[in-house]
Amino acid sequence: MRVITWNVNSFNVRASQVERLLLEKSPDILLLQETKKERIDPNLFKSQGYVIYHAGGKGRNGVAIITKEPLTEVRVGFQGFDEEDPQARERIIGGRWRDIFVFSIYVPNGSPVDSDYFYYKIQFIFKLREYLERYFDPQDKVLLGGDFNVAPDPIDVYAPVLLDGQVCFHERERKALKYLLDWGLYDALRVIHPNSKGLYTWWDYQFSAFKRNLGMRLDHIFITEPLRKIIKSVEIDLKTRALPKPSDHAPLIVDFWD
DNA sequence: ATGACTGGAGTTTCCAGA
Repeated sequence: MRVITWNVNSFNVRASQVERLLLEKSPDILLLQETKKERIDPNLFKSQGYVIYHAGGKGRNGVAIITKEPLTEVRVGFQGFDEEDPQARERIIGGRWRDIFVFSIYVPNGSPVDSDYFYYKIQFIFKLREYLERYFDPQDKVLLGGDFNVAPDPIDVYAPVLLDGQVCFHERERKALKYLLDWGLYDALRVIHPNSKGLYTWWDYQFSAFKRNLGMRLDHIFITEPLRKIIKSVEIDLKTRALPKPSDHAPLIVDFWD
């Protein structure tokens, strides 16, 4: 089984790159973030053998799950848990794929540090844990993929001293993310590459950041123990980030033994 | 030189992204 997560930074602009990814990598599940669309035709990639589940809004946010096999129990936002959250319906979509519950998640950016929006980001991550606590057990097969907008550790950013305290690498964000993982989640990339440096999924469009590998690891696939045991390989798809008109994020690919 | 990039909304400039 192959799962890919990718922040596309506009589905409209990246639609042909999404199609290319489906054809070249043939994922069973593709999780997208920042579609920046209100609606996507569920059958857009029908001829490639895929169906699209999407939850979005006008111009911002937007998450999707693209699968070969249909999902059941599709959930949008903090359904049944916090219906009031103003943005969650554009930031979380989940559903059951075989015996695995998969989510595509776009955590708020939270800039600037210490703003109301920063605390909304921290709260959003806390709420994710409470949501998992309510509906799942760490022994269930659960996969959370997406743009979490937090680099977990110093080896996940190009300049840990310079970036310390800045958005996406602030101590409070990292503690919140750790609290989420402490429920019973493993960071798929670190299961396979526990100490590798320079592995990033986001690079600024400016400063020739990609060419110089000045990046951060903000996109993650988090899994529970039963899935950790069957991880086969993890790869960051730099080739897609190097295409003309790229997203500022690269796809993260995780393969599991069948 | 304190800049630099991209996308969307909806106007010709602003906001958000990270």
